[in-house]
Amino acid sequence: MSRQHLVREDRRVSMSDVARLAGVSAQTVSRVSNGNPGVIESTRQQVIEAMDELGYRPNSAARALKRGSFRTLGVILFTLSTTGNVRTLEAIAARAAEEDYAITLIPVSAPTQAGVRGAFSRLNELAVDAIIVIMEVHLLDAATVSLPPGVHAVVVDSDASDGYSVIDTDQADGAQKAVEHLLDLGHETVWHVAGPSASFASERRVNAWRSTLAARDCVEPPLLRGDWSADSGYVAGLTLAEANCTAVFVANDQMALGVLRAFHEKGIRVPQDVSIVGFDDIPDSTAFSPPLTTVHQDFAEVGRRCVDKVLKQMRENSTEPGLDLVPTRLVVRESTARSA
Amino acid sequence: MSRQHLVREDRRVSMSDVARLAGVSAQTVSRVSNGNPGVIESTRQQVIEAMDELGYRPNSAARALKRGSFRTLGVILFTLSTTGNVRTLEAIAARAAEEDYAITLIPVSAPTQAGVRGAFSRLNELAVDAIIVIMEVHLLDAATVSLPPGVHAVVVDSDASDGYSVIDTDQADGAQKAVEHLLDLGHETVWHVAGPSASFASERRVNAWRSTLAARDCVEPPLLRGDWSADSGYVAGLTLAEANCTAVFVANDQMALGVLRAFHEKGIRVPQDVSIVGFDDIPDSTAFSPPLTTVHQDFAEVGRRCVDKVLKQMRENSTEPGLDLVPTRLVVRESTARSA
DNA sequence: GAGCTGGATGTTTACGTAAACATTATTGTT
DNA sequence: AACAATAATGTTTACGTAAACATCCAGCTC
Repeated sequence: MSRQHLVREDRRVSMSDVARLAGVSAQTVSRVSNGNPGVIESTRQQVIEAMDELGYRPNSAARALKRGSFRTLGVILFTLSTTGNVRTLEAIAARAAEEDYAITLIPVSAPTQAGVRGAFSRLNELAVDAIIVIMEVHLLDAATVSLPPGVHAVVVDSDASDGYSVIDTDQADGAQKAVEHLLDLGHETVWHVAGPSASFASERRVNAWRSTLAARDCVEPPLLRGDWSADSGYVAGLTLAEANCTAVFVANDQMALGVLRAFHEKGIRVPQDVSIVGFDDIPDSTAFSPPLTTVHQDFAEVGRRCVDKVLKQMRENSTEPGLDLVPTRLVVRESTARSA
Repeated sequence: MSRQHLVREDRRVSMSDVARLAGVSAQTVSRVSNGNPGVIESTRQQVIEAMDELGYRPNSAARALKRGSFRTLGVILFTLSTTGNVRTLEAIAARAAEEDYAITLIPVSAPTQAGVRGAFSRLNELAVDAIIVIMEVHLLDAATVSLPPGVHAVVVDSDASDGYSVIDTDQADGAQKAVEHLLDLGHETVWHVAGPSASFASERRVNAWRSTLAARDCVEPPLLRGDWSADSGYVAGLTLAEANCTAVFVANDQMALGVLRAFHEKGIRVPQDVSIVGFDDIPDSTAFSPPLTTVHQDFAEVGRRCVDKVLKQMRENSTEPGLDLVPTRLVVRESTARSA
């Protein structure tokens, strides 16, 4: 088809090309292109035909320049290898699409100050109207990294102190539910396999675990740490297998999978010998052996709120610092049982 | 700070504002902004100061309009809930960042023709220079969905017939390795738990399983199907537990997790009674009980090639239809053993 | 049929940037 | 000291679109 050929010509087809072919003015093409009124049907058809013939595609740069907006949100994140980030991102993209906004991904190359700074500096180049930051570590240091002024932003999973809007799962509440569930089953105390100390989310869960134990006058066992990975959970599990432990709260489901493997290997039965509660409620957790009792995080809701909040700020040209917590829900499956 | 206040003013700060404050021309500001030579150090400093003072941020719409490129790639995909998509996307984003390109996500609302068409039509509005399509199902029907003419594209995981560049993991080769590994261990035949029939990847693996069995004159057991989820693997596993089966090739690791659960429940030992091979090599698979023998997919390589290929096409203004296969690797862990 | 109304269409302009070209200042050479 | 040659900076213009304003013409009122 010569259409293909036409299109590959040096310069892209513009409104005036279409206008010339259709025998109308560029403005009329613009009106048709935007579905504006004031164009008689026969003219409209002519223009549409000319558009098809030339393979016209509006130039979004020019549009954005004229309109002052890209209808695009930037999402800064560290990694797509954690369930939470992915699910949140997915929800953000879905909600944004509903509002007719696109999502631009701004990956942070490495979880270092330099990496973060790099991502933020790239922000200046990017065609985004506002940004959502999904941060898992203490690297959003206001001293070194600051958002370009005038850019509206919402931050997920960080401290509320930055002066930006913050949205997060209610980590503390979720952890408390997990620990209380185990204590209510009659366990004397609850061990904890935490995530890395660099993660805010991890630290919140640790604190809640501590205070919940304290509130019930339970002895606090030594804290174990992993890096969120199943393998690190396995290592922690080997330690737990040696310990005199009947109940464990693991800071995410993947590490819980590792703990389960360690227990299987050592002949420790779950939940008969030890009860385990995870965190996240990843889809696979129903297929663990046994299916995992876990704290469900509503990532979809987090994502939705991010988009809603940042769009609201844009529309009202306001900033709304403050923390917005999304509740969790304990999902009881087969990895927990009454203490023997 | 009054800086904040300044910035929130009605109109965004432009080059000429900076130029006025710094007492230079707009062009000089442009030079500083782009790091171009021909600006004396003292002038540069003045300009930078003025930029900071006003909170200047280059307008990327105007830039893109001038340069004729957004330095942005669009990625169309169905879902972020499969490991493969996420890992591929991550690799794409990383490679794109290296090339100084950003990634715009174009989620497909629903895996239907209408959903796909919606995503593709939104393409016109979007500020992207080229696109990468990550498709898992037979919905990229050229009759209903066609890429805007003049837009360079690369497709992951689809048929090579569309006239576009296609990149994919070598599914057939991977499946063959899995089946041969099991046969080499002395198993008489190999069962297969497939993914949904709507998936190209799934069908390729099924075909390779069939032909590998045929090549060795093995009886072909009935085909079982899941939907990629661990739960569906569990259901298939319950069937397998009843069958007279010593070796299973499961089309992805998540379903393999479900099969493992079913076997645990039924007291079937892996690998003593039944050997299992998965596909994907997700990080968690090392923490299954037992750690899973599986076919490693090099998603990172797929992502890299996508970006490289689409950028090459853009630069050369060419189309290169054809299929580009990324090899797989069998990772032997503890879920497979010699037939009893 | 003159004057008016309003819908259809055309013309002008500005959005913010950067390439191309033009001008001015500075330095080195004879 | 006159003059290139070069470096630093300024001016003009175009990118493609859409708002604002201008024009034209058909159909209507009186």
